[in-house]
Amino acid sequence: MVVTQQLLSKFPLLKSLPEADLLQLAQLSRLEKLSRRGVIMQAGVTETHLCFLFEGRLQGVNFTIDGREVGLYFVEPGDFCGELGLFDHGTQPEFVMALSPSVVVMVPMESLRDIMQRHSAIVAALGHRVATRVRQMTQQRAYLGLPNVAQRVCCQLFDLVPAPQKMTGGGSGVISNPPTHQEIAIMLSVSRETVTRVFQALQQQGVVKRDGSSRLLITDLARLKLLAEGGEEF
Amino acid sequence: MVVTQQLLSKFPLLKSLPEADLLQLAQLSRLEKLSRRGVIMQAGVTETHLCFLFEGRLQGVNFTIDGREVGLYFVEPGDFCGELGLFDHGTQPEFVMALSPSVVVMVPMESLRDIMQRHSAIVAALGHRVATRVRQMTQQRAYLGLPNVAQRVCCQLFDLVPAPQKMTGGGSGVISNPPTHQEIAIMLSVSRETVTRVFQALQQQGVVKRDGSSRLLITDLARLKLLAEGGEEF
DNA sequence: TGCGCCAAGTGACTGGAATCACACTGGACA
DNA sequence: TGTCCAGTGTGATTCCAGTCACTTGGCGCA
Repeated sequence: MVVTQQLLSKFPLLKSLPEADLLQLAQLSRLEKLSRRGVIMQAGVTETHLCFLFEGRLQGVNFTIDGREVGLYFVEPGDFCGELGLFDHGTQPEFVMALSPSVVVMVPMESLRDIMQRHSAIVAALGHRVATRVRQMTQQRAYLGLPNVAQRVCCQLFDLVPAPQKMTGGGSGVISNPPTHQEIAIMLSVSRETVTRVFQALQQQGVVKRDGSSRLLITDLARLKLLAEGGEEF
Repeated sequence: MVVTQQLLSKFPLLKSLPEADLLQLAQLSRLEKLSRRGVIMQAGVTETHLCFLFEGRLQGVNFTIDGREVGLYFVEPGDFCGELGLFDHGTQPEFVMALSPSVVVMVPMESLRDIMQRHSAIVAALGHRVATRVRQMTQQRAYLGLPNVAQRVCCQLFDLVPAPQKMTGGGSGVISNPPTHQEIAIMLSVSRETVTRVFQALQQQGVVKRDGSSRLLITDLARLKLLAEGGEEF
């Protein structure tokens, strides 16, 4: 599959690059299609390419020693993953797999390192990116410290509400293409059944409402926040 | 308190810098003494200094919404913390506090950013550092996914054994200045009592042995590893 | 030497989440 | 339109780790 420089320039990280660089990168990159559950990054491996998501949705996952799946983060179109090796040639700490059929662009790290030397803006953007990731992981770690699992689920749910809707509010919000109960469960290390039960309770209380399978309405954002903060129990 | 360039050059991150830069940094830096439990970095705040640990020991900690302490990582002498803001002027995600009376050198980020522009080696070292941190957090996250808390404690314990001793082995190892049960407990989100009980079991089975309060002997590394991997139960 | 403090050790009790084993539902697809 | 399958919903049971309420131990310091 041929990758064009126009395609690459769609990605925020790369759009500031001069055409010549983009062209060269494009020639060295390849397009890949992933089916559901397809693995694009292997944990413990020195990956050679950065993975830009064009279409679909990815999730960073890991496995415990006893084989349980651990959910780490989602990757949305326009974003990328597998960047850690860029900094130190080290190994990829987690797997990245497709939650739905996806299209990704694989760009060789070697060329990107070369570009990093000449464009400090790229280095800065990557630094920003990894710093953000550390903040997210720290936040997520705090959720795992909550002994009340219902509260954990509410925290995660509140996290998933698009930031602008949390601000301006109006008291409600929408999560489009919400994760499945199972996907939420592994992010919080709780059982899938527990997530289902919490959602049932939230629906009964009129806090959330399902709208088909591709939209989840948060009908009472304030209440959800209260529950997430532990200011109220079911 | 006066900071000398000799002092700064003791830190691996800075030792490659030319004298002139070191001197300038030294003049802008300040020494600080921390008593036990003293806080040197605040979560949610845009910190203005990088914190180099000269003496003592620090721990990155966070708090859940319901006020529980969450342990994230340790900082040993020669190492530093609070580097995230260097990348993006963002906020510090976690608190850093002294586990024992400590001496730290606070170096202004503004000057370090200036130096980063001129010395790409520093940028590379910082990148390496934060990449390592993400790997550690990912690992730690996997431990939290283990439903068997005894196994969790064994994983953490095995982690604390100095790397060289794990390799060459001889089957035994030493952890000097081991964390208290409480400190281990908050890293794994288990109760302090549970950690104590696991340690009791490990001692009875001759896997570990206390040597005063400043040394913990691992008398059967292979067994500990087995327990950590879940290949054997108590 | 004794006091005070913090870490560690220990038993009893209990609540709550995992697990298991199902039934149900809705969308994709032949 | 029927089939299939992933996702969801739900009850019964079990058991494990948290919590509470102590005691014990060890170290520093007046």
